[in-house]
Amino acid sequence: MNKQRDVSLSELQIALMRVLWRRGESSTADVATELAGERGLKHTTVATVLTRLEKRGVVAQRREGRQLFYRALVGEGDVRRSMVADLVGALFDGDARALVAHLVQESEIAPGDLAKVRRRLARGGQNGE
Amino acid sequence: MNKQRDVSLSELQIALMRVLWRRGESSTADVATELAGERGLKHTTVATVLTRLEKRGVVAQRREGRQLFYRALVGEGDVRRSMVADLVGALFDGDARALVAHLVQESEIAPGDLAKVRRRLARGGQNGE
DNA sequence: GCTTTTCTACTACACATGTAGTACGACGAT
DNA sequence: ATCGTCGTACTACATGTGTAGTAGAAAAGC
Repeated sequence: MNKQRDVSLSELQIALMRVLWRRGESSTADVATELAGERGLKHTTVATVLTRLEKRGVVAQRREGRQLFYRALVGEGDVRRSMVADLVGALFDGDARALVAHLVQESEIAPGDLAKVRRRLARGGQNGE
Repeated sequence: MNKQRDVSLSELQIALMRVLWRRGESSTADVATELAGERGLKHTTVATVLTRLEKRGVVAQRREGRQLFYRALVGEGDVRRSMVADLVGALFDGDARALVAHLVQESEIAPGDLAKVRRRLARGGQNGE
């Protein structure tokens, strides 16, 4: 496996990673362009964050001419696992069921969705709508 | 209601809050003592964190003699709501069902638990809005 | 070739957090 | 009264993060 312990990322970092997860290896400019729309980020900002992620070993960089291309070294699943576990540990006493109960109670999901999710997964359904 | 915006807390801050949620108003020493066991925190550290939480309006302090007593101003539910929403927003595209699917896939909960949770909630069922 | 645009590398800076140490005043013990 | 103790207020300092500006090299445009 390639589990590097605890991959907790900030919202912004996740946003950058999402671009990499979606488009695969991308240049700083690519990422910056994608995010320019939703967030008004200057592209030096994107470059900085990317550099830091590289330093942390979350992404790998490859140089091509004067440009840098980045590639995610951790999958979205890794981050989800890690962060969800942290949250459940800190706020739900490590009991994931309590989290589900919370979601239903807070109307984040309808009770019927639980059955739906279950059926979908039972059918070997992985992810990807 | 008393919904104050985003109440995102760090793991440590949550640990302190848990003490307040559990014991109600407590002195710095009380909180420090409770946490001394699990974490080796000096009690000035606890005092500092508590002060910062107060500054942020997450807890209220009351002075009694030279001692300070703290009381949580946000409930555990508020923090859960806020933080779960953040997580779902950042990592699951705002789709709570995806989070549930993740939990099941990662074996954080058994498929059968979904039904259990649902039944349990259906019974004592209360539902906001 | 000379100018303009692009990129990356550095530097900067404010704010949050984890983690204390220290100073000082109030308290309790003797 | 005195002295050690407790508790708070302040200060400190490293690290991570959000957000960029600037300098300097390289590539593209004319």
